[in-house]
Amino acid sequence: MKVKELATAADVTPDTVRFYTREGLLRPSRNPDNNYQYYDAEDLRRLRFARKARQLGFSLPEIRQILGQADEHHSPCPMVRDVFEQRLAEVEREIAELQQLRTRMVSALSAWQEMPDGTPDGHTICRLIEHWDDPATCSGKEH
Amino acid sequence: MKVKELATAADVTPDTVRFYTREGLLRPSRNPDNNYQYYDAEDLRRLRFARKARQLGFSLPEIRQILGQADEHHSPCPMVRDVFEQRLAEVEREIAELQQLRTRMVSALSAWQEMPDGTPDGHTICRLIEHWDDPATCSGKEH
DNA sequence: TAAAACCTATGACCCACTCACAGGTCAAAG
DNA sequence: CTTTGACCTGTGAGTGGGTCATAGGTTTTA
Repeated sequence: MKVKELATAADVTPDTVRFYTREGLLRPSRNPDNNYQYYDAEDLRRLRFARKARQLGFSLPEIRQILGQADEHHSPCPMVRDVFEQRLAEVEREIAELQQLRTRMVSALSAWQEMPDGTPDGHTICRLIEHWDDPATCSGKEH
Repeated sequence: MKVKELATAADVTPDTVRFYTREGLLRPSRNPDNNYQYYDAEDLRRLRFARKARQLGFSLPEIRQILGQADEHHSPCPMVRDVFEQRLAEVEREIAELQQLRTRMVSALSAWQEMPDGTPDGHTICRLIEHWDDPATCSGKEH
């Protein structure tokens, strides 16, 4: 298979196939005549695997590591379980953060309903933002 | 004020001050003797404004635009209200996406409890991932 | 006078692609 | 046989919002 055929088979763009190849996730053979890359069924398996793993939240370095384990005939499953639980915790943290942001935004919006627009006077830029009290000022940094 | 003084006053790192200066959000004067940058109370106001706006979800280009409006003595408030509502919608979309991901992850985890680890055999890499059915395959792309 | 703490500019790095550019190759149609 | 169009190649830049490193120059403190 050439690049576009593989891309179509895995429902990604040819750019993604080339990118994954550069990143070492796929190992096509080369035709010395025209320097084209040719992929086989194993590459398709790897690509599909990589896409599923991405949807589950794995990063490319993690996927590369998983594939590397499999290449050496070690079961990657324990690592998969491990990394996955960390990722889940991270996702839950991100959700909590965004919900906090959303709360801040909604409360700002409702406070703004009663505030008139002002013209910058050298002391204020936009009261809407400057006179907004951050409810999370005391919370720690994250990520 | 020099870089670090301003940074301390606004509770950011000196790197951030320098970065915002490069980005044109702050306009310090220069001492021609040593090429140091000196900031005034107006810069501190701008920096604090920028940080509050960032916490509310505004991007740096948006903040630059708001500051630019204020510099020309136009009220940036209508723009602020406008951009803000779009950002809120975006945040809500991101939350929904992450919650969908979380749902996928949780269901995968519970399905995995009954699955044994396997060794790669040339046909599978990791059953956990390969035998997982994506519940969102039919939904459209986003962002 | 020497060390510590500050300042400068520039560029790489993070993430996972995506897009653009310039040029080479190949199939089918005229 | 030639043209057209679809494909292929590698490289490099762009996304966002900083952060960190490098290699130097300056100022303050002991």
